[in-house]
Amino acid sequence: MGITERKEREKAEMRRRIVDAAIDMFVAEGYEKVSIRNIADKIEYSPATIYLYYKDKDELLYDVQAEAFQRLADHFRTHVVSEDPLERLHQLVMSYLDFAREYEELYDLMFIIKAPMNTVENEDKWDNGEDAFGQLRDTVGACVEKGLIRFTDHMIATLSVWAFAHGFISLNLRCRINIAELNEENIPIIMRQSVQHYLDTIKV
Amino acid sequence: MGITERKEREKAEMRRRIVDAAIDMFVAEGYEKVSIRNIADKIEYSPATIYLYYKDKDELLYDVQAEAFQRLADHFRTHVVSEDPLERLHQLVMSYLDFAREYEELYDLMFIIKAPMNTVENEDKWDNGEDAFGQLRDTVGACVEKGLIRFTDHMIATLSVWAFAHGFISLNLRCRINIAELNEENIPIIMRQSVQHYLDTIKV
DNA sequence: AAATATAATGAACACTGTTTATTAAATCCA
DNA sequence: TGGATTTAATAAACAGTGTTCATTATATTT
Repeated sequence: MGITERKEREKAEMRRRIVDAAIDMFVAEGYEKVSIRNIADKIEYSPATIYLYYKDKDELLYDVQAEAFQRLADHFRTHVVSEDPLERLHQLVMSYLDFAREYEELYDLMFIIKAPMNTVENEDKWDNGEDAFGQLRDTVGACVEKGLIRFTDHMIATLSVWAFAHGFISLNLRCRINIAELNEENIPIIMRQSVQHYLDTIKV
Repeated sequence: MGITERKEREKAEMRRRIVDAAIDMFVAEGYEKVSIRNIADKIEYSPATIYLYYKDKDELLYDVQAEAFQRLADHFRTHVVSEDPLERLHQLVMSYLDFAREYEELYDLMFIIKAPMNTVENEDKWDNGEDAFGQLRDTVGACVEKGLIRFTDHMIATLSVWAFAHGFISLNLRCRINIAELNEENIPIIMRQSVQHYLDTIKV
């Protein structure tokens, strides 16, 4: 009975088509401009059809987010290559900044906007970020373990590094850093200097 | 000719009424649930009337934001009272965390959501945050000046402290810190510990 | 080939921000 | 004071949103 298998495959293909269209539009035009109708237009189906494959927009965004987190994890795997833990940490944080700058709209979806993370309530809730976060945790963990940075608690160390980078990125993405009377060209420089300074400061 | 003056006063009063209604609804129900129609309902006017006093929703949100920033500045003035620069810095950062927790939706409007800061393009663009930011800058500045923290550049120091706190707050507000397999009760504790650790780390 | 199950859709609902033509009220001027 | 004029408020509409549902078209099964 290969029909049910084929149907399942077709269903998966359709979901892929929807997610691909959605993520393309996100990267190109940003969260605000992506509507169900736009996506439906792009894949040449009626808006109602999307609701045969996703129960609502949040469920779709959840898949888009999963894809985005996978790309971040891949980004890390490509750029975090050193054997030295401190060097690895440096590469990881800097490639995090790079990712945020290259894919602003994905970063937005992953870490800033409200939907869908706080609405989706299934058991494997955080599988999305697990991979990328795991790499951060392992890298920071190695530094703590070997006494290379001024932390004793793994979680505090990991969250601190993440929060520091995210704080700069999100204040910048939302144009709040400008409150400090900085012009736009200076911001990336100041950001890198600040992150560099932070990494220097936490070194033993 | 007191009529034009009275008219101006009435216009200002109407704007106040609109902003007050809006900010009340923000605090109570959050950004998502506040629509022009809701505000109009609350002040018992037609939606179209609001457009006689604000050219669009962004312009209204800008005023709401200004009010929110003023409240943060007042919050600082109340809680940042020590003469010792390091103690002041501690009080400021901790009261920032408090403010974010007590007025989540205001914090959202001020630092996280997209509108209206990146759309409003008038000259006195950042007057909104100037007061609160000024207090942060002065406090951090005093610490740098007296060689109490491991920074030489004032701006880097100020932005670093801010970004660190904001990073934790916003990751928490958007439920991203949960990626680290933490349950909700632990997060405020971990946040305070991390911030405390950070302030300890930057001390000379 | 007819009956049944599945897939896709057009049209509608309730909402959003915003604009415009119309009505009501206040002010001005003779 | 009474009529003309300016100002204020609104109802209704437009184009957009997410979402649902009855209806139609297409596969699959018998």
